[in-house]
Amino acid sequence: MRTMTNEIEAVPKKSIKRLQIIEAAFKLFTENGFYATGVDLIMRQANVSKRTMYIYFPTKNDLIVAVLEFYRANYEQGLTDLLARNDLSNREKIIAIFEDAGNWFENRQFHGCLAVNAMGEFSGKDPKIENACRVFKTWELDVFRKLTKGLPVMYPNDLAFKLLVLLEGMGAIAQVMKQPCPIDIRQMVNDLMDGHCVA
Amino acid sequence: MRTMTNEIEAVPKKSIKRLQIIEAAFKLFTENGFYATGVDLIMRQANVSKRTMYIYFPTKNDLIVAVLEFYRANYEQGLTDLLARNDLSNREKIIAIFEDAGNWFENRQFHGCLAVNAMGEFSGKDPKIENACRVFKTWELDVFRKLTKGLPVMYPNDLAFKLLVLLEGMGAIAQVMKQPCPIDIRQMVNDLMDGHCVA
DNA sequence: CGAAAAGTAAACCGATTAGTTTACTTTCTG
DNA sequence: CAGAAAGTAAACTAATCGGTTTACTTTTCG
Repeated sequence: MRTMTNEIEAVPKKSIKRLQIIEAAFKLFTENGFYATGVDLIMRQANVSKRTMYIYFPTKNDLIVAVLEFYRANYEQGLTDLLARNDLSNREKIIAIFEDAGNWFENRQFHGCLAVNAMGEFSGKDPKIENACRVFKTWELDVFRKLTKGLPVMYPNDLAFKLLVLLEGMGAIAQVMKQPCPIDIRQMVNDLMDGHCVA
Repeated sequence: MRTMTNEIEAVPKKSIKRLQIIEAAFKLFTENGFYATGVDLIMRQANVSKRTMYIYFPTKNDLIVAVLEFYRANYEQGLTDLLARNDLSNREKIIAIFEDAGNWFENRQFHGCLAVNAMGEFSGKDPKIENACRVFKTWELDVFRKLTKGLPVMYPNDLAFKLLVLLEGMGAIAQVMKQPCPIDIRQMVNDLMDGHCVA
């Protein structure tokens, strides 16, 4: 029974352990995959007892859902500074998103989009995880939509979708090929936007 | 010791069992993922004893590598007819590849590119599997390269890479979103090619 | 203070995992 | 035919899996 306290901290240490678990799981899931990562390893890396783990996350799949939402919130966090800048046009912000992503993809530690990887392992098996993956991609699309809507273009939603396709494609290829992208991605993004500009 | 027989069948029943195993494994890996699919289930679905399985494939990962090559050969097989047609220009063949892929992606049974899924589960864990995934994507890129080279365009290799990015992006999004692609992909492919056409 | 809440460590559960081995049968072929 | 090759079915291993339980300790807070 949750006491409706009017204190500042309605969630005290509780969320510290919770966050430890999620962060450790996020790292392990990213590096080694979901099925391949056992809960014993997660709890060891998180410095948390198994019992505590199962209080916060009754099943491993519940933890996976939480990790996917953490992944999204993390991504959003990293974008807020960029999106808040008013010295950049929306077009420049879009370009910046792709350049950031490009740098991330070229990192040796890049293991692909966690939501895509999760879908590969749980598609048709766990609706909650499937939903979390869709939420992630929907949010990504929404970021582009908000940006393209402020652009002097026709069909901004279509343009946003094309940008998402481009981003996903780069990521998937980078994950498999593990070599620097041979094409000028900035040019490609600009071409896409130019193609939608009002004549 | 293989007898160099001049008979018609240099590979008798041997490869029949092998193919049964690969085909069953391919279906199961595609639908349920790699780690989540146990070897017992594979052998049951293939109507093959466990011992036979382990003669053809000493480890599960060996089987996965074989399945990935099967996946590639299958894809190639399905493309040969299209690529052999001489009533179609290379530009039309490229468009046709994307339309075929689009139809595949919209299928409810689509579970993403097997090579990308494999990379998500084995990246940094098994070099042989990683290599098989790269071979697949390299081959895909090569298909586009052969087609763009016969096109009146500048930098055909760059164009081929862009086409691959587009194809991967569509696949990844389709896998997660499971809804029809809202944009005109034919138009997008044409725009890409037009952007490379000699002026 | 003192009790509830939140934590730990470790034993334990049944099921499942990849992989091995044994004993027997079928099929091909010189 | 005879024997090698290729097959089956099933028992078995040792490890690991997700998840539960028990006994005990720490922390929080009215």
